[in-house]
Amino acid sequence: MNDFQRKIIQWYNLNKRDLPWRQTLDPYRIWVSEIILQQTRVDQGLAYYERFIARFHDVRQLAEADEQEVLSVWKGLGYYSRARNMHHTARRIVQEYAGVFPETCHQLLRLKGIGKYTAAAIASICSHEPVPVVDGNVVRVFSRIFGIEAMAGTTASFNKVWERSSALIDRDDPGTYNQAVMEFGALCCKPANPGCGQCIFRNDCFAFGNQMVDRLPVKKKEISRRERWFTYLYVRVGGGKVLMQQRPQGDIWQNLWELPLIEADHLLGPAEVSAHPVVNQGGELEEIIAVNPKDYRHILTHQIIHARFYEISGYQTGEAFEAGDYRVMEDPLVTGLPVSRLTDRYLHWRAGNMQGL
DNA sequence: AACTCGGGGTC
DNA sequence: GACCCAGAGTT
Repeated sequence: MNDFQRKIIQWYNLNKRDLPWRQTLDPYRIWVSEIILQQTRVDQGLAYYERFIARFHDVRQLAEADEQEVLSVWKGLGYYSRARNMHHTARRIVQEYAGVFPETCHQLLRLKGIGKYTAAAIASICSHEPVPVVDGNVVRVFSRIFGIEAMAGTTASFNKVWERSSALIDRDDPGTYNQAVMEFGALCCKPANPGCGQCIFRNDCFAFGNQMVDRLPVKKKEISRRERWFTYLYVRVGGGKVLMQQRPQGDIWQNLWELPLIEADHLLGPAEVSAHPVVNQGGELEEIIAVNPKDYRHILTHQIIHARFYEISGYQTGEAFEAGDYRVMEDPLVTGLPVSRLTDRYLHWRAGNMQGL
């Protein structure tokens, strides 16, 4: 056993957090946890993991559910393709693998939603395959300790970190080794204000020795964000129902539901909304009865969404909309329909402020 | 290799 | 406001 793995595993045994997916070696549960934790902090994913496992106990239950149910459990977590891919892969595992997860990293890699990181994580934890994981934590820890200066996120960086970790991995317990490096990155070797003072590698760390801790790993330039303007219409149809539509393919929030949307290069004023076809489609001009007082500013990785919500009074001929893209449905708050965080925020605000209307 | 896909915690 | 999180799929 080399010095690095001995020290990091000892540190891990003393400092690791008590997390539910560390109580099992069930590939299904490890898989669920790894997908949830993609680009997601442990604190944020924890409740979702508990809910997901409670609702879908095993891969067969997940395979038997419809996608809408899976998306509903995922609602608010973001990167919804993870949920769609999991559902797809669950069905494939049941049909092609008789419900038994593949064991090797190579086989796992062929499943939708499972990339290099997740394949290595599942294989090393569940099957003791000695393959290193390379995630944001591992890149940071290795870049600092060993002075890897390749820009984070590039294949050069990935390959150098992978080679280093591959040479140091504990071949008897690769799963614990991998989790130890990640946990160390999450708790000690943090992006900002790392705990170098009490770090077990402070005498060996390249970055610490060269005062480069704040410059490693080398970060890539900030991405630009596209601005978009969404004017949403809460159209009350009658009987407590409202018009809804499903998000299109190839855009954000694919397959989630939302209110009728007018996207333009600005947020629409009341006059523009009144003149809009959606508002007049019932045959006569309907009345705008409310607008949320403050426009929303919803920030995604590559987009800034400006949003405004109008509430429009009762059509009695909602059936007219069934022919188009719109559907007459119960308020999504009641039905648990999968909606974006933006829509969810508005609906909750409305429920708390519009009781009299 | 570059882009896109969410949402939120942290500094 | 910038950064970045137990990344993956598409182009």
